[in-house]
Amino acid sequence: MSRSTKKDALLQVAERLFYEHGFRGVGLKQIIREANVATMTLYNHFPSKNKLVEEVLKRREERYWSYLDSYIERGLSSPFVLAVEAHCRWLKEHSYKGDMFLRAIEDYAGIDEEIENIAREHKTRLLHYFQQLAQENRVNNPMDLANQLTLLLEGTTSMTTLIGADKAAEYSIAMAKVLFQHTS
Amino acid sequence: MSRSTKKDALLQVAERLFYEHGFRGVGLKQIIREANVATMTLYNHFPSKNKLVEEVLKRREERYWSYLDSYIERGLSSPFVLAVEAHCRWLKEHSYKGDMFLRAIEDYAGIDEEIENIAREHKTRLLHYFQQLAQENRVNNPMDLANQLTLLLEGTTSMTTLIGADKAAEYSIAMAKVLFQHTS
DNA sequence: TTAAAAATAGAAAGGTCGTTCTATATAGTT
DNA sequence: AACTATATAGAACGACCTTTCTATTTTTAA
Repeated sequence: MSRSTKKDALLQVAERLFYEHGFRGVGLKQIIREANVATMTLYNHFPSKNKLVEEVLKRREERYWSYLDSYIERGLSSPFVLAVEAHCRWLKEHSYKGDMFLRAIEDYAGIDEEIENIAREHKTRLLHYFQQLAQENRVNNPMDLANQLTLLLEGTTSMTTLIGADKAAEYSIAMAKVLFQHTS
Repeated sequence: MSRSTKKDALLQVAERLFYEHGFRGVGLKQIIREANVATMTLYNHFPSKNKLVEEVLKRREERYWSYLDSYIERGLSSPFVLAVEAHCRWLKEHSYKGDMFLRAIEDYAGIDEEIENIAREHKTRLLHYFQQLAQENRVNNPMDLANQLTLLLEGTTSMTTLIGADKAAEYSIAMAKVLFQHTS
């Protein structure tokens, strides 16, 4: 098994476990065991647990955006509603239990600045995405709509933990339509 | 210093620290030190750390509802908007950094059933509150509105972590009004 | 005032954590 | 075939965790 597959296995297992049980809830021992890797192989690729967390977050962000992009470019309805739908599908498939980035902010604020920044950047990117979309569509107050849609997505993520992805998506999309209808 | 004040000090300090750094991020040693209490005093009142977590959650829930009730009964505008405003004020004053109950669900799901249940009950109570409010006000689909408002509040809580309580409240209340206007 | 109850400091047990170290084995390249 | 880079298992480290124990002091109430 080549170097890169070992590293990939570590990142994949770490992401799953961190998401499932939280960053502090998972020890390196468990990651190592489930990735079928030796301790020093992990430390060969990542200088510390926190650096592993960083790379997990970066990878997850990439996957999130490529997921969103590929969903949106194939869609027919309003780009706002599409983005909300795409996010809901992401939740259903990969994020049924809260948001990893928000979790990272809460866990590492005041502890590891680098991790906190990576997580916060993911959120500002979401805000910028909606803002740009609003500008392109000549919405009156792009910043307002962007913030409201981001708030909507954050709420959907939390609701998924409480009532499941399907119902959360239903309410979320209904709200997005009302909101969009009201501003356009 | 009487028995009950020691217990209160422990609960108060524990709530602050758990909220600030997460349940796993705070050790009993720190709680004991900041509450000016001996180790055995803590174990005299709480049989374990998890039981302490339980009581902290119960106390926080009581405070949340009495805060909401006292805010709402003095209000003049629509009870839905009032509830959202009250929640926003609670966020600004006591919950600027994510939601403790959601956090408890994520941290203790599959680990401590009792804690998970207490946290989940808090959320279903919120849903029932809105549902009853919707029924009293003869809304067409009470369950739908209740879920949408709960989603809105959850989103506001997350947004508070990202952009601060004031701006989050602004967007949240604007959305609540649109939503309410649309259903009534 | 005296007896019971509660709180005290601090050590100790038993565990897990992240990280480092050692010494051996495996793979890939020339 | 030999050399270099990587991966291996597993021990060891010091720090921290929750929980228990001990022995002493303080508070409460009859």
